[in-house]
This record gives sequence, C-alpha cells and structure tokens, in this order.
Amino acid sequence: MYEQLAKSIGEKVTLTKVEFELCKTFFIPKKLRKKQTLLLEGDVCSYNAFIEKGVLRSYSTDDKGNEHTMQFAFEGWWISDLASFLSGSTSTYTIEAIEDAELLLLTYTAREDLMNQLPIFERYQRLLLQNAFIALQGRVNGALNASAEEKYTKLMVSHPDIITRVPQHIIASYLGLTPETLSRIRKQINLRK
Amino acid sequence: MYEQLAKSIGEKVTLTKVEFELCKTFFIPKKLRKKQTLLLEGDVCSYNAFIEKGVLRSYSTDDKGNEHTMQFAFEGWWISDLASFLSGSTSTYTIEAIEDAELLLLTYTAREDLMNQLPIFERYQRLLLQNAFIALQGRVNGALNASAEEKYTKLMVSHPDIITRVPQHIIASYLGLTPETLSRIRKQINLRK
DNA sequence: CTTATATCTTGATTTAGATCAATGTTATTT
DNA sequence: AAATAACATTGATCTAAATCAAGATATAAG
Repeated sequence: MYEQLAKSIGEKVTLTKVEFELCKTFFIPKKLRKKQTLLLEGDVCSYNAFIEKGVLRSYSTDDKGNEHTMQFAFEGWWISDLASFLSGSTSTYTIEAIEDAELLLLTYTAREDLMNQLPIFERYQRLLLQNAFIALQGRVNGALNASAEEKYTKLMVSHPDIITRVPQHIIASYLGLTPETLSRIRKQINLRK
Repeated sequence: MYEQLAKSIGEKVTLTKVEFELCKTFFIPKKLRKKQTLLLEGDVCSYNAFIEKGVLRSYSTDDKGNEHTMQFAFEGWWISDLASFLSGSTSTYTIEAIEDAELLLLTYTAREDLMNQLPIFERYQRLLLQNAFIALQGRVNGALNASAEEKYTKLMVSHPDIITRVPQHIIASYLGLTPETLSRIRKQINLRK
C-alpha cells in the first residue's frame, strides 16, 4: 500500500526505515471508485492526497456548465486544492477519480506535525513544489502561446499516460479546447502520418 | 538595503536578529539599470533574485520574434528561471529590468547552504513556493478559460501595480494578447464607464 | 530643440477555434 | 442481449482575436 509513497520520497530525499515507518502513521488510506469524489466544489479541501493507484483529476465548472480540468494525478503524484487546503477557504474545484483509486491522505495538521517531526519531509515537500511549479510554468506558456495542435502534441510527448488513460473530452477540458476541436486535431494528425 | 527581504521573511516565519544577520551574508547585492538583464536566453540562470527596489520581468522569445512575458517581479518578490537554476540547464528566458532595480542575489550553493544552516529559511522558501504555485494555478485557469477582456480586468483587480508600472505592450505579452487587442479592450472599458 | 526610437491607437481583413446540430460508436447497466 | 448512457466524430456557421498596415503620441538622446 505504501510502495509508491516510498518510491516518491526516495527519489527526492533519504529516509531511514524507522523514519519511513513513522511517516506512514500520519496517512489515512482511502479507496475511491471511478467517478467518486474526494472533494466537492463548495467544500473545504481537507486533504493532500497521494495516489498509490489509479487516476484522479481536479476541475472547476464555469457559469455555462463547462468543466475545466486543472490537474491530473497518476500513481506517485499528489493532488489537492492547495489554496483551500492551506487557508481553509471554500474550494472552487471538484476532485474526482477517473479510474478506481487507492489514496493516502494527509490532513492539514498531520502534514504540519509530520514536517515538524521529520524536517526531511518538509524538504521533500519543497522539492515536490519546485517541480510542480516548473511544470506549471510550462503549462502557462503553452496555454498562452501555443496553437491547439501544439498544445496537444506537447502533451503527447510530455505525458503520454494522459493520452492513453484519460477520456478525450477531459483532455480537451485540460487543454482549454472543445471536444470537437480536439477530435478534429487528432484526425489531422492521423491523416498526415 | 535589506528592508524588503526582512519584511518578506517576517511575513512567513520568525527569525532572530542574529539569524537574519547570518542570512544577509549569503546574498550578493546588485543594481540594474532599466533594460539591463540579469539573465540572457541561452545562458544558465545562476541566481535567485530578490527585488529590494524596481521591477523586473522574465520573458521568452518565439520563432516569430514575439516576446512572451512569464513573470513580473516587484519589490518584495523573487524572480529566477527555476528550471535552469535548479538543473543547470540552459535557460529559455531573459530576465530584464523594467525600471532601475536593486537586487539581492542567491547562488545555488548559497541557497543550499543557507537552507542547511537555517532550516527556517527552507520553510520560508516552501511557503513562498506554495503561494507562487497557487497564484500560477489561477493564471493557468485564466489563460485557458477567460476572454481577453476578462484576463485584463482580472489583472487590474489582482495586480493594479502591473497596470500602472508596466508598458502596455508588455502587459499584452503577459496575457497572451497582441498589443492591438489590448489597446482596443482598454478603449471599450473606458467607453463603458 | 529636434531627430530618432519606443509605444499606443485605429481601421480593414483574415483565421483558428467555438458553437450549434446531428449522427456514429463504445461502454455500462439491467 | 437490449437498453441506456457516455463518448467521439463530422459538417455548417459564427465570432473573438490575430494579422496587416498606417498614423499618432510619447519618451529619450544627440
């Protein structure tokens, strides 16, 4: 149950076996079926969720009822609405399982305690954030400056797993495209090769 | 010279006077004239820069020669190309002063040493990153899902300082708009009120 | 003060992608 | 195995913003 977590932490910092055992005690395991939610728009985000198995996404819904996917999370990734989680404010996102999933949840206080008892965990969190920040900068750049086709081909290269495991209309909502446009782009790409 | 830094750190964590004096020794002061650069596209980003005074921006240039502003930094903010700074890879960004500026620079090793000698500084960095990450998520959302006018009015509300201190065509490049479009939007808004 | 350079505005035209509207295709559920 | 719901494709039309092209202001420099 904690294999992915051990792997993720091990890629960033070094923990002794004892430290990792301590670490595990702060998490709450949870299973989610496809389409079930971890967070509903309007609620406060109470957890930082680590994905041991499955795929989740966070999305908001605009006034026209269109969904906008902010983030995907696969095995070994974290998902949360940090703004709501950190400030206790109401979330504008829903977090939902795209596939059946196994999660490890950290509450706000568990996270604080863990960082205080195990400073190396704070370093792990900082390193995660650094990478997430860099990745998000790339996304801003693509969102502002790339054509629909460029956005899709970039995603194919950087995250082929998203293409294979996520329904097309949800990928469209992640790229800021309509499902129709994404369908046409895929057709174009296939015709050319 | 270190007023803004003291303020920024003080807003996130608590440092003793002695600790802050230690902290100061890790930084290299530097002044920049308007239009001068801290980093040139193609070089490695050697510094994390803290702004004591002035305004900077980071931008990339595409194949058509169009500039795309990734970030602005005012007094009390940090600017860098984290991807290049952390990995030592070549940067795709130029960092340039929009106004005459006074900076405090941290090299990679100075930053590492400072975090190791003063763990509270690592916490400060993590808290900064959390906020930057949340702000960047908001920007992704706007970039993908807002109209040109919405992007501009949101920016007016959240960062009025950008509107007053940054030339319009650079704001356009930050919002992913052409200068012409931004000019017309401003005209529209003025006509309506 | 005057030339040069940077910045902003306005108009005409084009275009990428959205919207509207069906139809086709896969998955789930009963 | 039907029935239902979820997902994907295709076509026709529309529209927000880009592009192209000139001028108009403003700022800086000699």
